[in-house]
Amino acid sequence: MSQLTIGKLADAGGVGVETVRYYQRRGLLPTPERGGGPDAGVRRYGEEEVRRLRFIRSAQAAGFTLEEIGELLELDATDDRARARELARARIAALDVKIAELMQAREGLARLALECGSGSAGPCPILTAFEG
Amino acid sequence: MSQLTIGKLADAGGVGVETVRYYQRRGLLPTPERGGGPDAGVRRYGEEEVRRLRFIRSAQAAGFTLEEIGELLELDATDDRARARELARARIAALDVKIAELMQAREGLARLALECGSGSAGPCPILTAFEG
DNA sequence: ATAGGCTCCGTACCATGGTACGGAGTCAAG
DNA sequence: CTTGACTCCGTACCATGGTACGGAGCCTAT
Repeated sequence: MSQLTIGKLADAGGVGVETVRYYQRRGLLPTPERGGGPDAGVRRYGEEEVRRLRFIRSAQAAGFTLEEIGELLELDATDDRARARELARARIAALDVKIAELMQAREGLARLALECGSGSAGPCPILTAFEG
Repeated sequence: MSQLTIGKLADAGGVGVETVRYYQRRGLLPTPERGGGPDAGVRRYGEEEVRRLRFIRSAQAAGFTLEEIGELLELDATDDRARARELARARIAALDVKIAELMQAREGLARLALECGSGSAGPCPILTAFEG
């Protein structure tokens, strides 16, 4: 199970090899020691790394920066619950704002699409799409 | 009314002067001619520019890139309703995806904040916060 | 008439999150 | 025993959306 090459790890996480290496440089993923056996020179990865990689992608989708994600991974290691909760709460608040903003933008666009309909009268209100 | 300097225009739009100049370079805002009178050398702006600037900010919040916003402003000038509707619809679809994603992320974080509560048992599930 | 504050302009720099390049080594199959 | 696919590594480059810098000129109030 613990026998993935960097390419397979990247595939498992849905990213490119270069991205994995970038995350390693940023300290978000470990760069395991190369074994001393016949395949010296090639690093191997396991489930743990796949989990971390997927976590990075999800946390990114949640709006965390790579730097914050680095902190979260640290917290996971040190089990600093208070700080973890703090970060989670802050991000939830930011998400709530962002979600509201996007929903409002959606309304503006829906109005635009509607009033710009081929059959409707008046000018296409592009510039005023987001007013109100 | 048509007597704003670039600094006032920037204030009205909630951005910095450099940002306005950047938008001008990108072709999103016009760079008016300087009058030939006593204040030759200083450009003046009016309501139209304020509206455009505010539109840019709103469209950005809706997830349009500056390049797309440039196209929208073009469309507003040429009154190309079909294309405008197309862009609006595409962005609405993207917004729906994004909103769903953010709401899912929010749930993961809420779970994290809850299960990481000081009083709860078990390990703080940071790495698995986004699973499911 | 002079100091502070704004404008104009080009060019350079920044952060974020990657992506590409080139040379070298290794490994497995044909 | 060579070909092709993959790895390793450093360094350079990219897109996006700005932000900063520095030397001008001009406007206004003191």
